[in-house]
Amino acid sequence: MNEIAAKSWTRETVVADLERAILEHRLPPGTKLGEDDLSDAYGISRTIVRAALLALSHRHLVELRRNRGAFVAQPSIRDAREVFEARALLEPRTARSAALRMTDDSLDILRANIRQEHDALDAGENDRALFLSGRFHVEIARIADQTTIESFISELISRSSLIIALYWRRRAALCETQAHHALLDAFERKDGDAAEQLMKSHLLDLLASLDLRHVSQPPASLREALQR
Amino acid sequence: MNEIAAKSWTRETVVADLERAILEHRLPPGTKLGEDDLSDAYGISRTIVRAALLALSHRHLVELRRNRGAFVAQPSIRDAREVFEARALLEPRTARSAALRMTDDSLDILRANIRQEHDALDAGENDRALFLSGRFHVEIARIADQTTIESFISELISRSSLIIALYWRRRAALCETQAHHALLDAFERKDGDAAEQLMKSHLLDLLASLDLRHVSQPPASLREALQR
DNA sequence: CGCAACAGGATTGTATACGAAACTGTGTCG
DNA sequence: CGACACAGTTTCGTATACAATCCTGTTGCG
Repeated sequence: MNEIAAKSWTRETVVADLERAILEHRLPPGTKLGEDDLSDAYGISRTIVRAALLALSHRHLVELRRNRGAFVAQPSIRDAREVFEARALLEPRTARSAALRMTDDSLDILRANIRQEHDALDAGENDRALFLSGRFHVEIARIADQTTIESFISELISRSSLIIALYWRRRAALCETQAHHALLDAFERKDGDAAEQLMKSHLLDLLASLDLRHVSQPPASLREALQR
Repeated sequence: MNEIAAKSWTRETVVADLERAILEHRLPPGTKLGEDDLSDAYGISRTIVRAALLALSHRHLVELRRNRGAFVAQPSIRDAREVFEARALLEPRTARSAALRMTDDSLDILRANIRQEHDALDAGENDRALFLSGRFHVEIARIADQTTIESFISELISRSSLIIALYWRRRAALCETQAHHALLDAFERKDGDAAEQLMKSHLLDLLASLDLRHVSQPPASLREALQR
């Protein structure tokens, strides 16, 4: 297999590259991430690949099974609920903080993000739009200037991307950018109360758009499904 | 150097052992964790040690510096504030959930934990008491049956232990067990409101007992201090 | 024909070897 | 006497080799 680029890969860059591929659903949940495959693909040794996979497993993006290998995580319905419960605890208050600390530069960043979301949707690149939608949430945490909470939210957003890949019901994603626009309005007014409320309902909307009723989750492959 | 035990160490057990040593302040903030030292101490190769250190760095218990080595993390004053802000967002609501789901078995676990805290304090083992005090908080998250939030809280508690090691002001730790007793009362009554409120003020008390005014944090060693 | 045992291949887990970077101490020059 | 440069030592970063485990296909027996 050809190498991906002539770039000199480090653990961090490999993690970032893999994470992006997972978030954009180029590596759907359940995909096996063989160490040899990855080391060949990146043109590096298994040592770095293993470190990268270990790092991703700590963020619950990759599931490590002893002597079996690494797989893109397949969050259970329970995981999905828990992730959104955690987001409900963290994000609304963080959005409030962000609103109070909002600057013109920060607003520009958020506006640009929303614009990119629109462009991606117009181009039919839904997965890329989803990725950018996640970036929007992480950016808010960054603006709130809370590194610790930001890292938690970042992990939760990433896991949400997997959850959406598995349980997304509606196909129309318009509600998404609509909510982001409303949040932007609140941020422009530096209205903390509104931002907190909007984020709260935005998350509830998201959760409501998932289909978490079924006992069986769509397996990425028959093999994996039967291994469970 | 002699090996610690004849045990066959895995990455997980090494992580757990190191984490406990850090939480009980046998490895104070700033301590250098040389890979060769650790591999000799545990009687394993550096491969596993490196994986363990990487895992601990993801929990912010260990700081990895490229080509310099691993050190027990020294949270900054800003880190300290952020950790307690995150705890304030997560723990009160989690205590409420725990109160509503409380069972007799869970109560027994919490009571036993408090008893151990007392025993440790009576025996003058303050660091062990601190470790157990942290366990109390994690146990509450476990009872709330929220694995995702539990893992966040677990990380925050561990970091709090480092923060307390660096910034603890009072020497009397009585307020600690007092607050835990009050929480237990609320849990026994399955009083979610009270549990949430008590946890909230408990965290504020904790934060207030820290000395976060100074610009300079006590360096664990002169060398490390000057390296910054 | 079906099931179980076994052997071969593939993949991961661990250890070790080598190269690179940084720290420490010494020596020389200004 | 002090500062800078350089070399030795230590420690980390990466690659590779070997061992252990698991998957898979085949074969033999009931």
